[in-house]
Order: sequence, then C-alpha cells, then structure tokens
Amino acid sequence: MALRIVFCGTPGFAVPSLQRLIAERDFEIAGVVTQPDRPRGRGQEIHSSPVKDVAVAAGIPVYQPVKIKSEESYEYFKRLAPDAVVIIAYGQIISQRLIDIPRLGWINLHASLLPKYRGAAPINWAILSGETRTGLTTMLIDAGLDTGPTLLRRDAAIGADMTAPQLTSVLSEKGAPLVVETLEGLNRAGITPVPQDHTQATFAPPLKKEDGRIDWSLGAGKIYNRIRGLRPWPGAFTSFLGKRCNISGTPLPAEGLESGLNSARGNDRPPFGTIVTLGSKVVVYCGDLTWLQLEFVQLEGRRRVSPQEFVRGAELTSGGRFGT
RNA sequence: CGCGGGGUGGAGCAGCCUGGUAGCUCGUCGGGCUCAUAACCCGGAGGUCGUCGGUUCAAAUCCGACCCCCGCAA
Repeated sequence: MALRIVFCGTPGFAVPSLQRLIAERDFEIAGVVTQPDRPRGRGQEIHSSPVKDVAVAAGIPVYQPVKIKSEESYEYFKRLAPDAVVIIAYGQIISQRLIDIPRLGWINLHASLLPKYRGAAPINWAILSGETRTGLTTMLIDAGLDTGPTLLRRDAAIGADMTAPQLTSVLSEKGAPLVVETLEGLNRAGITPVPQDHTQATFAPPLKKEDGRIDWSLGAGKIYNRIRGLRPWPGAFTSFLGKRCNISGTPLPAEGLESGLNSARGNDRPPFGTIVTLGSKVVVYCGDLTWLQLEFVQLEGRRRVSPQEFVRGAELTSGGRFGT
C-alpha cells in the first residue's frame, strides 16, 4: 500500500524531492500545495512556482491558498486525508490544527544541521557566516519555526568558492533520497524523533535588500563570503558616483598584497573602496589591509562588463572608489 | 499599462538638455625607442551614431513608433 502524500513547497529547492516522490512507486501524491501565482520580474508578469510547474507537468492537482491558515485549506487537508505531508520551503507557517491531520505528521527537509540556522535562508547564512560545513535535516514540523524533533541528517561540505545557488542545487539533490528514507523509516517506526537542543539554536532570517550592500571596511574574505552567500538575491552591490553597482570579485591572493599596497602609495592608506589597477587586474581596497580582485561590474542600466572595461569607461583618473 | 537607465569605429564610455567639424580610454595596423615591460613616443585604418518615419536650411542631438539590452521591484 503506497503512502498517501500531500506535498507543500515552492522554490526550486523543493523540486528534486517532489520529483523523486512522484517517481517512487511507494508513494501516491494526492496533491501539491504551493504559493499563489504572483506578478514578478520586469513587466510584472504572472509567474508560477517551480513546484507548481513540476506538479502540473505530472498531472497532479495543485492547490494555492493565499493563507494556509484558513478554514478552506483545513477542509482541503481533511478531504485529501494524507498519511504524511512533506513540506519543503513552502513559505507559510503551519498551525497545529493542520499538523494534527496526517498520521505520520508533517515532514520537513531543512537545509542546515538543526538547531543551527533555523529560518528561511539557512544556505545563504551558512555561506555568509563563512561556514565550511553544513548539511540537511529532516524533522517533524511543530508549531514553532524549525523547532520540531529531528529525524535524519546528512553532512555536506561548503566549497571555498561555492555560491548559494550552487550549494542549493547540491543540497536539494542530496535531500531527495533523504526525504524518501525518512518517510519509509517513519512508516515502519524505524526512526525515533530526537528533540532539538534549543540552547544551541541559531537563526537564518530572510535576507533583506540592504544585506547586499558591501561594507568595504570588512576584510576581503568576509566580503567574498557575502558575494557568494547573497546570490542570486539580493546580490552584492555598492554604489559608484551615485549609481547602483552590482559587483563580484574574489580576495586577492596573498602574493599580490605587497605590490597592491605599493601602488596604493606606500603607507598612505587609501579610503576603503578605492579602485586600483594592478597590471591586468582591477582590485578594491578593503579592511584589514586586504584587496578584492574584481570579477565583473554592472552599473544600473548597463550591461555587465569586465573590470578592465569598466575602468576604461569610468575615467578613474582621480582615485575612483566604490561607495560614492 | 509597476518604476527607471541604456543602444555612438572591434571593446568600454563622453557628446544629446542649449541642433551646425565624430571626442576619450583601450584594442588593431605601421614606424620608433628600450637589457627589459600588459611601459613610452610618432603615424594610420576603422563609425549607415539600434530601426523606421517626422520637424528643420541643417538631426547622434528635437518629436513619434518599433526592436534589443539592463537596474529596481516581486
């Protein structure tokens, strides 16, 4: 007898798990719940969620409540009567009334080693914080925010150059089999839920636009963590002559430091954010006597260009700098 | 009709408001200089100024339409 599942999820992170559940014969996906279609992007065109697209393609009925905490959605779950609900990056808080419906509970896949990085943006905050390891945890949803007892977990390394979308992709793929394993384990009562140690909890709140603004007084390594962790949104940006400027870069290797400092006029420390050309490289002065080597620059309204091209057009003769 | 910026030799930009000689940095070609260099000096080639139409004696510049690119937003 196949387990009857309702799947709740929204972004691409949830897609591999959904696809896996659809493909496995042991599960019957009774319905998919996702966020309503909303106007997005330039032109404000209506877009559907990645999870919805997959569900529709698979012929699974989709339910998109504006508020899942409503009488109507309560009736929805009652009617579908799932054995378990799998919820991955859905985007709304679940009330106890709903949690109580399925026999096996609501199983969540979270992209961190709980209780670390509870919240909406665990992947971003892990990279932002300079972590070298993170992981995945499956847990039983309770009334709190990522506070329920944990079921299974998997470690994962964060490569030194890894960006948030890359790590998201890796973890979402690794997560799919973990979800299956968790469901099967729960069904045969082969997994014992383990309460979280709430004293060890840390939080990964939703990112804000301003989180992307670069503080050039930070060291290049920390700035690089932000560049990696803030993709694809809000991205790392600064300002240049009053215009928004999206940039990317990597810390200048140590052997470049000496010549970099020299060309910045010896002991006279330039202001943070000063742009200097070093041979074919274009570097920016950061805190802790470090330099960030630019990878690309994109001024608002302009195409993304190489740092060399940016410098040619920007006329940096008088010691141009970011943050102006 | 969500808001906004942009399309100018091969690249990145200025010029547009206040119509009248195509500008800057770089590349490229030729020559020179140097032990040497992503250095420097001299000279040259290369542009239907996104497309179509309008106004004007005259349009990169003003007006209209369209195509393409991008930032914000979500």
